[in-house]
Amino acid sequence: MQKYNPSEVEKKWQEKWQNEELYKVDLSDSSKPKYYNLVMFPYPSGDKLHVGHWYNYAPADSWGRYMRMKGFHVFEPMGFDSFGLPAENYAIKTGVHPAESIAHNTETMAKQLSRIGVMYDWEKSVTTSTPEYYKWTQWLFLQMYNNSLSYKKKGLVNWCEDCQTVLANEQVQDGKCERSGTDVIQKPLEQWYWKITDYSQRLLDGLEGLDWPEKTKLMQQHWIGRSEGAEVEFEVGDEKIVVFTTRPDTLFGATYMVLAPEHPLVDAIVTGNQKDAVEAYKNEVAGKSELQRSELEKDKSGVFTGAYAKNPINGEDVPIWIADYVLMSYGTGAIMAVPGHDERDFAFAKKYEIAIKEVVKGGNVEEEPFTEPGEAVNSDFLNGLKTAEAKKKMISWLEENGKGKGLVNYRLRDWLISRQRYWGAPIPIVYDPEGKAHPIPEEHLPWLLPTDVEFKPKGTSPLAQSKELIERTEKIFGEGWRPEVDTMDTFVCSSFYYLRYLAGGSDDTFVDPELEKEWMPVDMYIGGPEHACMHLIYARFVYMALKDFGFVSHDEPFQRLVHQGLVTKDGAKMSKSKGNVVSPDEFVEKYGSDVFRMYLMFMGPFTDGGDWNDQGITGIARFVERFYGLMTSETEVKDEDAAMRAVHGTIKRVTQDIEKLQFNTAIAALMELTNGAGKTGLSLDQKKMIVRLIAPLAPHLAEEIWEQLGQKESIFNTSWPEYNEALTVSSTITLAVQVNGKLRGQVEAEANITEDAAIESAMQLENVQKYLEGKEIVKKIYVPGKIVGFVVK
RNA sequence: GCCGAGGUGGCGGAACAGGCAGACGCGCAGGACUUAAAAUCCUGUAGUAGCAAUACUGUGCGGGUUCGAUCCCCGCCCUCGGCACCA
Repeated sequence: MQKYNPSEVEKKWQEKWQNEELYKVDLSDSSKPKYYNLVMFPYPSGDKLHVGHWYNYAPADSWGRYMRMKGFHVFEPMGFDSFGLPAENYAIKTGVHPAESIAHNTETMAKQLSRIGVMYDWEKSVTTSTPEYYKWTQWLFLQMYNNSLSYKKKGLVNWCEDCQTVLANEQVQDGKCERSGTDVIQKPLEQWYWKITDYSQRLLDGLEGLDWPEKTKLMQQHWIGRSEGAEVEFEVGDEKIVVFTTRPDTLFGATYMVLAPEHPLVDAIVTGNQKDAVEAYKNEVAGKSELQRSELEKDKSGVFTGAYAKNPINGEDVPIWIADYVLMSYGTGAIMAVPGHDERDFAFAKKYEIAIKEVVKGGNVEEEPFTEPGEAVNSDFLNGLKTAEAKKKMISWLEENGKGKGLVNYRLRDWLISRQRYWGAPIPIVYDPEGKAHPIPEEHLPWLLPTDVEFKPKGTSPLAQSKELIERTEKIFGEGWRPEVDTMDTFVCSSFYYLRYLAGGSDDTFVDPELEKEWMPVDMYIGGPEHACMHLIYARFVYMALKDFGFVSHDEPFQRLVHQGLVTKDGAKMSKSKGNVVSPDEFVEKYGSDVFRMYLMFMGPFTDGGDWNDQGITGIARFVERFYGLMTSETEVKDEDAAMRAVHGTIKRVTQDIEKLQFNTAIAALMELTNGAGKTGLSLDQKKMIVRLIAPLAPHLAEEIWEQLGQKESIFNTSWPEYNEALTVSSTITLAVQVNGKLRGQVEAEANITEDAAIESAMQLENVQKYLEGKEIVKKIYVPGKIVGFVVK
């Protein structure tokens, strides 16, 4: 028996695959059904690939190989998401220009990825920081601009002091910066936004038809946050305050109003004697971060403005307060407060001794707020109506009397895409001498990122220092014209890369319309769950917008989505700063890529991840050695029927397990087969079926055995073995025999045994007799192939 | 606080759709080979009692439905992920 030499064999096949261009895909070939197998592209950091990368890419590749053998035309591209802070921070530290380090890193990373033995078609790769790519990032901006989905607005924005830039809402997690973990503060700045809110409903509706984890859909639903209700207008002298409410039925119970401290009407309505108190409160709130504000959640605070508004339904005067429990960023920044039927309003009203009025029957509003639906009371024409009915009737009244209307409100905010950083795609905008913004005509794209700047950010974009950029701007547009100096959020770059893979290798078209029609949507998209409310929502929005602009043809970009699990070390996420990053190198060198990849897949279900531990890797190494020995040595067929049944049973199990991405049990099935094959022996034809089963999981090993079995063509150009259902079960079965639900014995029988015969032979068992003796059998149970049961009294 | 997922041997994890809990692997114990070790192979391995046949207990905790529950129902506890004053 010859020994398996992984490093030699893997090198041999990787070279062969490359020389024969086995993984080069002709996108225009439609002789087979297409399958777009996509994995989220990585950031090309200077560090080596770690276990987490392998855990992500190797199984994703195994899936692609399986689909290829199933007869699909599989496209498996790979690229690099190379704009962004790590390269820029590295440049600040070392002085090396990001373009230089990125070029170096992408090259080494591609090499490391190839060591896994993945079937990427590198010819169609993209790198987002190259002018050939960001030209299209800028083109996308122009499309958004020309279609009124891009606008500039001044307002309070999220600011990360550590990253020295603004952040989108999605990039603030738990009040902290998603990247650096620094507390996010609010700053008033003028910034560029994309109108993702125009797509709120479509983003919500589209989820329904997607084969995505329910959890991810739910997270997006929650993020978009649809709520149905009404807008109601309250008059304050000559001014109007508009509020949004989901409970228009409680309008009769609105005993006060609250404006967010930042609300623009506050200064207009505040009365003389309350001015100082209001001003002091506003300053106090402005000094708090989002995090501090939410920490003080329990203890509500606020100040009376001295002004009163008129409740449109009954003409009563209601006092207007300001309080930071009302957020400027949601609804209209103002609420009608119904303390009898809302927890927050109740707590506030109790603290400041404001009247509480019951308008829905069912609780005791003096003691606690009643927030459930119920029957309207003290509400004039609504009295006696159930909440749902009362809502409808109130909305009709508001609309008839011009005091408001039914309205759907969303939690989703527009996407802030400006960044005050160097290493990103420049926003293709210039300002005329009056300061008015103009889009840069498409012919000037790519609008190059200047190089004559200091990288270190000082709160304004580094691009502002570039002489070259200003000269360029004046030369093209005229004296006194100034360039926009902010760059775009890197999530813009990654919102369309899956389309650039389909550009047919051209830098002159955004995407080939024919190829887009054929290859989109992505059939399988694999990536981390952390992108649920960032990349995955942006990409859907951009794709939908592009459809409206006429550049793409489907409704959604990613048909099926799977999140790989997270691999931790000692329970913590691997990171350089924690120093717990595990490198695959020593394992790959010792055992080979196939063993390492299979070990990762054998750890547990792909979607679970787990804590890294190298203890079990020897088990896979042993298995590979035994498998190789078994397949490449002469074996005598001892039990033809048993061997055939074992092989067909294994084909079925492996096929079904891989379909569910449960590689762990697929490997277990192959181990069982290997363990049993010593007894039964295997024919050459049977071996050829088994090798194909392991091919997606251990591609080099499979190719090597395939060749040794006398095959000339790559195993990945052969088809997946089929099983014969009749042969997937053993010819004999073991029935468990239970008395009153307790296991009392076993019966060996032919698989086709009749119910009567099974019960008869079960009754003969000595141990069963013991429990039946002197008892009356009240029920006999037979579950074919599994159980014979007796119920006795 | 709200939403979601989960809790199974010493460890990673199996178990179609209510039907033999613990597949497969690691580890561990014993044995074979070896001067010895490593590697490899064989046997055993949830707990308790027993030489054994076997019996009892056992899938976070407490109840329930059922001939039979890791699986279904009710009430808790814990862990993880997300959202967090969303009107």
